[in-house]
Amino acid sequence: MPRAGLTRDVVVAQAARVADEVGFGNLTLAEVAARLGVRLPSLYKHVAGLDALRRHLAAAAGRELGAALAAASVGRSGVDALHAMAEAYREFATRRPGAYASTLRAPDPADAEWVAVATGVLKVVLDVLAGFGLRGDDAIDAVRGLRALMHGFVAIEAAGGYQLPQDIDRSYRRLVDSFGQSLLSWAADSVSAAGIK
Amino acid sequence: MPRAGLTRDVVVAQAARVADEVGFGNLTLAEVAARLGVRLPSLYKHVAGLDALRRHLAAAAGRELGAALAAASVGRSGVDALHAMAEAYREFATRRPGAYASTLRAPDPADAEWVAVATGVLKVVLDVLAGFGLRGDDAIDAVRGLRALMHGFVAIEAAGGYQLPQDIDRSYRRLVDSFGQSLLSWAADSVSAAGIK
DNA sequence: CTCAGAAAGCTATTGTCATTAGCTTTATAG
DNA sequence: CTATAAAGCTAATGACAATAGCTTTCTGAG
Repeated sequence: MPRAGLTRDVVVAQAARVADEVGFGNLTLAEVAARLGVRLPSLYKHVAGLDALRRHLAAAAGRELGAALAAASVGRSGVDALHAMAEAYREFATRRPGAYASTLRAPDPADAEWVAVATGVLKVVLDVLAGFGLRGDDAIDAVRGLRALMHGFVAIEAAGGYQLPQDIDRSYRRLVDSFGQSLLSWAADSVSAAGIK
Repeated sequence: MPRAGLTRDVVVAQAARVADEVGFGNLTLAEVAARLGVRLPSLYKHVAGLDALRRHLAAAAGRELGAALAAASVGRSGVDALHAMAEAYREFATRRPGAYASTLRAPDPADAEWVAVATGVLKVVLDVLAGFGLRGDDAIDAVRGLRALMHGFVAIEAAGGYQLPQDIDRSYRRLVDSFGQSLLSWAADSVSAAGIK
């Protein structure tokens, strides 16, 4: 009985592939074990169970997502950076549906690894939005709105919700653009309000 | 052994309660049967299995959602109707998390009941957006964007994604308002473009 | 080079759940 | 009153997750 040479990372990476193929909700230890050429209980030497595997997958996927967003927006700013990041976000969600879905689970504040990853992703988004000159509540609302728009769009798209024949890429770009225009006007209002003071 | 007096509707209604309590993803026939005081296989006299139960739940929840949106927006128009509908949407998702989650599954084009429900909900939204005078691609983009914004927001909220202490209600209202302003400007552009022709 | 112990992987077992088959009892139509 | 369809049941099967405890492999200290 030769060793399979598993590590936690190998198991999580295989889980990501399974999730991408069959959906995050249909991820099973049985399928992961089968693909690794190993019996199901052997996985418990590397992960504490199905739920733990899901959490590790979420962390790994979050890191990937953050890296993709950062790579897309580096060297750009303002509306340009916003579009690049939004495009990378949707591309990741489309290309890695299982990994993407894993990132949506309620973050456990006790899980330090996950908190670090989530903070990292948030930072990338905040950096992009910083170029719009938003402060305080404006910045918070902008992050919340951008995440809602991007996630909502890709989630509905993944669920097969956009049935009409109109070009989906075009709709997405336009919505992101419109959101960017809103941010510009928020920033302008904020400046003029400060000036009035 | 007295009869339990089940019907499909009773089973689906109980399933909705279970889903709201434990989450749509954790809905089981076993729990539904237990609450109805019946053995698990008995449910098969009324629904064809877990997957069929999920579909029936989706249809019932979709009807409820459509009715809630229609009730909220009746007698209003424009930005006013938009706010009322968005508020009702989020209220439904918050109050009935399991039922709401069930509506997101990909609609099976072969399921006539489901298609009818989905069409009904879409009609309500289109009616609200009609007040903005949008046509063609503008109208399509508006529906897609509104659904993305509302769903994305409530999904992230439900997943515990909005950790910061800032008022979430306020953020939501502001984002909806901002989206409404975008729609107004789309309509204005469209009118002026038509005028230029 | 050797061997002790930690780590990896295994078999066996239990428990939950979905599903199907086929039985019994209840209700009801005629 | 009775034939029958429907409601609910028990029993059995199969997929998974999880735990216990065994065996084998690797590694590193002497």
